[in-house]
Amino acid sequence: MADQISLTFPDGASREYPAGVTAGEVAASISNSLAKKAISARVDGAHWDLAWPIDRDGAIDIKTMSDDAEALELIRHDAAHIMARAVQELWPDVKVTIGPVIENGWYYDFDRSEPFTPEDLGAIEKRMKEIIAARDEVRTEVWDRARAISHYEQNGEPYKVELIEAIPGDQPIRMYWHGPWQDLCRGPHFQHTGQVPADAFKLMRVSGAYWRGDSTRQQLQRIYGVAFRNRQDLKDHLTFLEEAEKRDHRRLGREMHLFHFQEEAPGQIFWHPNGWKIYTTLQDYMRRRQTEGGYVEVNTPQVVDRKLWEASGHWANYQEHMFIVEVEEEHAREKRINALKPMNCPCHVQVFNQGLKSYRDLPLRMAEFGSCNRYEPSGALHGLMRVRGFTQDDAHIFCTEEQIEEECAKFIELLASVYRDLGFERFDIKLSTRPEKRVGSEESWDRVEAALENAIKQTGNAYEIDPGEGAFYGPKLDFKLTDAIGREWQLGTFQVDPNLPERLDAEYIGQDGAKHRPYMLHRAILGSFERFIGILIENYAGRLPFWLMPRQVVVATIVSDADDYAHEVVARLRKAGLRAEADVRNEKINYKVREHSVGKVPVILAVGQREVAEGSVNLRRLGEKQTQTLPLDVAVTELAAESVPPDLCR
RNA sequence: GCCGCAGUAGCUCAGUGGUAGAGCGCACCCUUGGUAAGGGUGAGGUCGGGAGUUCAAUCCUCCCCUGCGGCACCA
Repeated sequence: MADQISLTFPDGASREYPAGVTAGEVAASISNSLAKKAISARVDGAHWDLAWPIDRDGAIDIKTMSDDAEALELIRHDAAHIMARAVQELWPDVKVTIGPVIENGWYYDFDRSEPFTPEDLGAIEKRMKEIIAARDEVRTEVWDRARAISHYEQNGEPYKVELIEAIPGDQPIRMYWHGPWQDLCRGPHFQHTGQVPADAFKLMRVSGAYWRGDSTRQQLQRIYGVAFRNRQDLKDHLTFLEEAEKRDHRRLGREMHLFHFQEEAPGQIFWHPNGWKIYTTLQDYMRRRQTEGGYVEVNTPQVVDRKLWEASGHWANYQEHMFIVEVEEEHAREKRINALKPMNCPCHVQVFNQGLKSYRDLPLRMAEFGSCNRYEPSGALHGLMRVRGFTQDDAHIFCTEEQIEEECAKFIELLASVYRDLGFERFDIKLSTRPEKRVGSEESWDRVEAALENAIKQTGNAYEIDPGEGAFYGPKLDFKLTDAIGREWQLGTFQVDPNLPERLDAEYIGQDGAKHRPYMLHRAILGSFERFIGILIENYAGRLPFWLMPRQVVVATIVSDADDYAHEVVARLRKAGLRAEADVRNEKINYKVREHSVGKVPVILAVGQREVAEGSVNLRRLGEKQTQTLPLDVAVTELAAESVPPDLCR
């Protein structure tokens, strides 16, 4: 090792230092003020503790509290350690495990026989604030592996022993102290506990979590916290959470009378008239788009004999997720075991298999709004987002290997256009390639993966590759979209499958007169109508695009003398294809406006004596204070034009 | 499925070992009011289900169901 090293600063200047100089010493060599402000450094891009020595030439960039990424990383990471220390000081028998930084905060997993209560969280928070106020020094040492293991064995911390054993041999075992409290940690950290803002963190919740994410292992207790640089950022975050809660589709679904759930059918939706209107409008739209895209629509059975599921492989691999249906023995005239279909693909192959298919029939794009039932684990159920009964906008394209690329490109174009129509401009594509356990030749994987990749390039979309994440039989694309508040949802999918046609013996007669196996492309754009509607509701906070709104117009009377006219207006609107209702209740216009505004009705037409007399309506749009009086004919024409679905006004 | 928490009127929630209350909503009456809550009266509950403790359970205990927050799952 050289005695002197050369460090380059962000401005391009470089200076010589003795090898082993710490990042903190480098900061001090520049200026007193930088030494005071410094919290960490980037050394050749790696986040570097001020206390760590540098023994090679490289680029160094000293970081301060005004550097977002580094400051938040340290705040959250140190908060995690301070919390773990607080917990062990309050309950010395608790065993510590891991505590990483996550989005907006951190968590730390503990092994403790008693559950943490909300009061415990308060006590922990209080203790954390004391630790922060104490401004205890943070220091670090690199330990010998054997010493670290024996240390934790003696201290009764088996999880730490396991962690150390999992650290690759070429990596140092680093210990950190926050005051008297010690933890295994790769760092970096602050210089003292007082650098964590005491008024900008909050313990959020406690929940269960498995050690190492493995459901066969010990269940631990996880405490989640959020932390920011200052009190205002924390407040903003908490406000954001409240806002997100206001657009929770379960809440809006109730408020807008869209659907409900009840005990007798967990994970299954009771759609109300308003919600079902959204559903059918969306379905009509998808049907038009797919017909336009050259799909044919089919419909296949819900209840299917286990023989088909055995043939498809679902009975062996998916049975725990299937609803098994048997007829009571005393009524049954035949001995059969059926299952509700969890997927449509095997049924679609049955349709394909009827009659001899020619290569001229390919590609055959077979769509179904297929109702599926899956016995999802109880803990997975979540409003419309995760249900046990749902309908996919499913389709299977039967084609030759040569046709995959074009079909894939066409699919991406269709999907992008649908997402745009529904108000989502941005989506990301992930290409999952061959996994370790797979079937099929390397050559065919090469060709099919290339086909998907070329198809994406053709469409000009960006994508990323997720190596090894494909299905055992073929690669796939996943499409994720980002909603109005930045959350990501995985919706669309495109999977290449030579396996199921093989299992279910699908074939076509090729140009050569011989039988061939088609490929089957599984694809969906929305995923399921249920989930997609949930996402739409949250994305728009209930204010869906006009053409999707279940109640588009309410005609509200100001005086009861206008009741007849209101009904006439509603009739005119309905005739023009609009979804309109009259509100002739004995209430003041203020009351009606408020109620329908809260109910997110996009347009309120107020009618009173004046409107009756002149055959007009007074139009008010949701969220606007201004109203506008215009002739009934004009209003009807205008609103009718607005309610045309996007694909029909191109 | 696992850990924790919860379940009282349609909704949001208060409450007590002696079979229940508010606000909103709903019904009826008065009011005919011009753009985000006019007034009055009234109806409405096996306090999630089952067992146990008790003279007595909505309240305490146990089991189950459902929901919520995570975890695991989403071939």
